[in-house]
Amino acid sequence: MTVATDVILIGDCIERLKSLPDRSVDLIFADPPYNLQLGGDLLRPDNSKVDAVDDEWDQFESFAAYDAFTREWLAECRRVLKDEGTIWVIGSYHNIFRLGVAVQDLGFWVLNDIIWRKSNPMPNFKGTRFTNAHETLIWAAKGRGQTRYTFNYDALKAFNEDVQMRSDWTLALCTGEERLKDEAGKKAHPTQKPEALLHRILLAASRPGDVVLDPFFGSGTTGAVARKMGRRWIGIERDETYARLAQKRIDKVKPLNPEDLTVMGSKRAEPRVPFGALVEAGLLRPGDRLFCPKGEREARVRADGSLAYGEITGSIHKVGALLENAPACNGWTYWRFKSDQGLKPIDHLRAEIRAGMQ
Amino acid sequence: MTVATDVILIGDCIERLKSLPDRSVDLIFADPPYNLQLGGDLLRPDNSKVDAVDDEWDQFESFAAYDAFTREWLAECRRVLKDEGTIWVIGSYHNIFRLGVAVQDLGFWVLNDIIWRKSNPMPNFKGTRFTNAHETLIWAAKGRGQTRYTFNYDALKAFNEDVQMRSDWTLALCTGEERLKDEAGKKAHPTQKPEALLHRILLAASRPGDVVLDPFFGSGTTGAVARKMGRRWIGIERDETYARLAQKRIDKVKPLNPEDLTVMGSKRAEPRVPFGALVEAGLLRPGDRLFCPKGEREARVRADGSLAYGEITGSIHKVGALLENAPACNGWTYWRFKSDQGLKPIDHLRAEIRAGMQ
DNA sequence: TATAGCATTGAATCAATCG
DNA sequence: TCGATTGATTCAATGCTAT
Repeated sequence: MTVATDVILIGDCIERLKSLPDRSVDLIFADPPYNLQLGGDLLRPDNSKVDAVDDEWDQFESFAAYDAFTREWLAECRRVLKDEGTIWVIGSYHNIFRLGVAVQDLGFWVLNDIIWRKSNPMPNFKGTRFTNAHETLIWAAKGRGQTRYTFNYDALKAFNEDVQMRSDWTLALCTGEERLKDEAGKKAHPTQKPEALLHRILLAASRPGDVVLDPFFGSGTTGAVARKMGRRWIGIERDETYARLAQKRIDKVKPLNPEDLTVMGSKRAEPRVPFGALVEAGLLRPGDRLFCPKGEREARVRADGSLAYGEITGSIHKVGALLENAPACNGWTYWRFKSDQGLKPIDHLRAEIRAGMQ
Repeated sequence: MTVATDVILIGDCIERLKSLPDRSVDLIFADPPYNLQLGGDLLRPDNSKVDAVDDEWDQFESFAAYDAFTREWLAECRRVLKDEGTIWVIGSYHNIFRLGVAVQDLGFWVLNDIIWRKSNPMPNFKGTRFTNAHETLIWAAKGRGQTRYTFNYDALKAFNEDVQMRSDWTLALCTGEERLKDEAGKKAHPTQKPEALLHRILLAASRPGDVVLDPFFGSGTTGAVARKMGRRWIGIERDETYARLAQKRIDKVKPLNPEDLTVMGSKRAEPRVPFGALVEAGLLRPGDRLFCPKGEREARVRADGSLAYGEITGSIHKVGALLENAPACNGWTYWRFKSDQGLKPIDHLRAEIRAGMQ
C-alpha cells in the first residue's frame, strides 16, 4: 500500500492516523505528551526560574484519561504499521509505565527497552531526589510472531566499535545551534529531541527509502533526520506554529550521499567510578583506614564513601584539601590504603573496578 | 507499631504480608517474578545451553493474572509501610510496566525510576536485539502528599564525590564468590541481586535501626546487606530451600561498627538556630553592621534579630530578598560580618552556636 | 492552611573580557 | 589575533518544611 510521504499532516493525531491506510509505514517513532504533574514555580539556588513544560497539550484530567488517549493512538499506529515494521515510544517515569502496558495489551511484542542516558541532565535543585538523568524508549514489533522486523545488527555493531550495541545509550541533550528557535529567537518547542537519538533509531530499525511516521511531530526532528538519512517521512502535528517551524527546518536539510549513510557517531564519555563504589564493591569496608602520602595521618572510611579525620568529614577530595590546607586535592592519588606491599594509592582500587567493567 | 524482625517468614507472599501490622516497616525492596516468556531453549554460538529462568514460580497464565497478583501484594505492601517510608521495586521490560502502573494506581507517588546499568551483561547471542544491559527500579513514596520520606541526599552526594547521585547506576552482576551456592555447589538462585545494589538502596533510603521488608526474599541479599549495615529486616519466601540457604548466608554476616555507619548529615536536620540567637548570645550586638556579598551595602542589626537597611526592615532573609529584588534569599549565606580576616558569612556564627549546643 | 524560614545546581554553550 | 577565563544561560521537574 502506498501513501503520500514527506508531508506534515496538520490536525488531531488520532483523526489523522485514521486517514492513513492499513500496513503503510515501516517505522513509527512516537514522543507523546508526558503528563507531567508539576507544582508551583521551581527556582534554582541562584533564584533564577526554571522554564518548565506547562503547555496546554501536556494536561490530562487523570491517569484514566491519559490511558484512554494512549490506547487510541497506539491502536491506530498498530493498524498502519506494516507487519514487519517496529514502533519506538519514548517517555519518562511519569508516563512510560502507562505506555508500556498499552503497548503490551494491544498485542505489540516488546523487543527491548532502551535507556537514553543524558550526559548533561538538569540537576535536582531541591536535593530531594536523584538527578533525573535518563529517559526510556520502548522498541516493539507488531506482534509476538513477528520475527522478521528490520534490525541492522551489523551496522550497529560497527557503529559501536565492534561490540554489540547495548540497551543504554549515552547522548547529550539538544542544545545550542541544534535547538530550533521561533521567529522571535526563542526556543520553539519545549521538548525537542536530539538528532543523534533519531539517527541511532533510524540506523537500527529502518532502511533507505522506508516510510517513517511520527504522530507527535513537534519540532520535526524525526523528519529532519529521516530526510538526511534518505528515508521518507510522515509527521502529524496539531499545532500550526510547530508545523510551520518544522517544515522550514526540514527544507534546509541536505540529504546525505547514500554511501555516507554508514559511518557516523562516536562513543561518549563512560560513567565515572565514584569513591563510594569501592565501598559498595567491598574493596574497602566502612571502618578501614586510609593514609596520607607520608603515612603519618589516617582517616576512616564511612559507609557512604565519605572520610572522617577527627571532626572533619567529607569526600576524599575535600578532606585531603582541608588536611593539606590546599584549595583542591585529588583524593584518588592522595589517599593510600594498606596492602601487602605497603601503602598504595586508592587509585589502584579504582583501576580494579574499571577493569571489571569492560 | 513494633514487629518481629530479623526473621524469614516462610509461606505465601500475600498471606504472610497480611500477618504484618499496618505501618510497621520503613523500607520495602521487592524483586518479584519477572514473568519472562521464553520460547524454547537458548543456545550460545558455541552450542552450549543458556541456564535460563524457567522456574515454576515465574509462570503466569496471562498479563491479567500477573497484574492481579501484582496489585495484591503491592496493596499489602502499601498497608504495612509507614507513612514516611518508601518502596523499591525492580524489574525488566517484561514486567516493569505492569509494576509501574500498579504502583501508580494504588496511590504510591513515584520519586524516580533508577537504571541499574550492568557493566557485564549477558550478550544477545542471536544478534536480533540490543544487548539487554540494564534493569529498572521504581522508587516511590507512600502517597503524593508524602514529602518527608527518608532520603540521605548528602550521604549520596559524598558517595559520588560531591556531585548529585544520578538516576543511572553502573554496577556489576553478582558473580564469583558473592554468588550463593547450594549444598551441591551449584548456583542457588537464578536471579540473585548484587550486594552493591542493596547497599546503595539502603544507604539512600534508610537509617540504622530501620526495618527493611523484602517480600520476595530469594537468596537473602536484602537481609545480608541490612544486617551488615545495622538495619533490621524481614524476609518472606515460599521456597524452603531458598530460605534455608539465605538464613545460613545471613548468619555469616558480620555487622559493621556503628560509628562507621554514620554518614554525611543534612543541614535540614540540624537544630534550627534563629538569627536572634546570635544577638542573644552576644556574637553580634544591636547596632552592628552586616554587609552584602560585595560589601557595598550595609544593614544594621537590631535588638530583636531583625535587620534595618534604611527604611527597609525585616528578617535577614526578607531584607536580602528585597535588596536583590529576588523572590527569596538565604540570609545566612548572603549577609557578612566584619572579622579580622575580612568579611565572613554570618553562617559561621551560627556554626559556633551549634558547636556549643552539643 | 497560610506564613515565614531558608536549603538547594551539573554540564554545555555562548558571549564578553583579559592577557 | 588567538587562547584562556569568567559569567550568564539553559536543559520534559510529578522539586521544602516547621510553626
